[in-house]
Amino acid sequence: MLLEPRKRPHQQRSAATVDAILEAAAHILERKGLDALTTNAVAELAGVSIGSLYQYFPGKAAILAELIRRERLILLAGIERMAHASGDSLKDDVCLLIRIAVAHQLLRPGLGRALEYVETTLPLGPETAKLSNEIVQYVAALLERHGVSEATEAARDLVALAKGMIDAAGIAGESDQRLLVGRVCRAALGYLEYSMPNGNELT
Amino acid sequence: MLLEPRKRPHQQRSAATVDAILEAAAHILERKGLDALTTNAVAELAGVSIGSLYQYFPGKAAILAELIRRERLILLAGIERMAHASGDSLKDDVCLLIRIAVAHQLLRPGLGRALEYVETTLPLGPETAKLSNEIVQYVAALLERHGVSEATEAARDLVALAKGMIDAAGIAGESDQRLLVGRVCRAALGYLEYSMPNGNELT
DNA sequence: GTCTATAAGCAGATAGAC
DNA sequence: GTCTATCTGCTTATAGAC
Repeated sequence: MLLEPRKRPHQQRSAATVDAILEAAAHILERKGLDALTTNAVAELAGVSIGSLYQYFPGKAAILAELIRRERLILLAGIERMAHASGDSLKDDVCLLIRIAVAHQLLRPGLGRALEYVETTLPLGPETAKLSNEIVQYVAALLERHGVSEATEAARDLVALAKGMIDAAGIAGESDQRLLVGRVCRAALGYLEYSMPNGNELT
Repeated sequence: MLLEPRKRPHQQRSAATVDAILEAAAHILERKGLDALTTNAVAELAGVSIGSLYQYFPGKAAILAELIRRERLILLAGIERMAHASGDSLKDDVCLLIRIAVAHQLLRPGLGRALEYVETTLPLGPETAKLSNEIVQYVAALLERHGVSEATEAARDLVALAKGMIDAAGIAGESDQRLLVGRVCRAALGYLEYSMPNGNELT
């Protein structure tokens, strides 16, 4: 199975074509799900011929892999932009992260869920796996900075529970981000506080 | 799209055939994912001809729908069996629920995840939707009995966060149920406690 | 009731013209 | 670089024999 794009789009026109293909794939995934994601459908919606599509991607799997890569990069970029705003309150930092994650995932909830499932069945390249891990690592580093013990495990758990709650909200069609962020923060902070020795309050 | 089984298996032999088909489908979903789930593959693994398969199910979607229905019923049965053991400590009750959910989902983690995704793209019958809701309702009733406010919302959140954490554990290949249960309980109880007025400890 | 054989259609992928 | 045309193989689904 080929997962890499055939050519990295260094030229302007090519980049536009690749973008159109990926956007079309995302659009289909979002509204009709994995079943409907065929190379023909993608090419047609993208306004390019099937032949051109295969110029850039060796197959359907490669399109999905690149989509995953890009989504991860977007989220990671958001998180890293946050790094500068990182304060000295664990509570604020965690909630800021959650706000970013919620905003990201709720933009296109169906897309996120489909990609998450695909990710578990696709043998992803090491680069993409590293990308996903980087998010957890980032959270772990933040937790550690605030003196949370077992930071890596806690980071994995926080990411997982947030993902679960945000996905559920997406499925239910919740639109109020503020309420959702509040509830996810409650779960995350509750998790963190619950493990702490009594009297050791969050700052 | 036809979602209902063609005939409800009232006879013994028929029931065995239906079971074989569903078990084969589950097996394929678990190890190879949605893509590999074709009617031919299912029929072959089940040891019945493709013709027979279509005697019982009008299509692939119907097999998936029935699989979802059965999985839900199993989990619900586990939960209801628990009802009798329900004590007067919210903490114990919640953790018992989590123990049941973890045991259920970790039996066949890949199956659960695949079905969860399918569930969001398949136009399920009202009966199955009701089944999923019943689980949340059950948790909500339990929370309410213990005086938790906004019980329905809390139940939805707890189910969602548990699902997220358990799924992640399944993907990561975690095998120690006890550790996982502990962490999910921590998140759930943390969520519940975090909302309570200070000094109002869990019992 | 179950099987074999097969029809019909579609998906993935490529070759070759422009 | 992009398109059209096309091929191969697979999937769904049915018809009809036993």
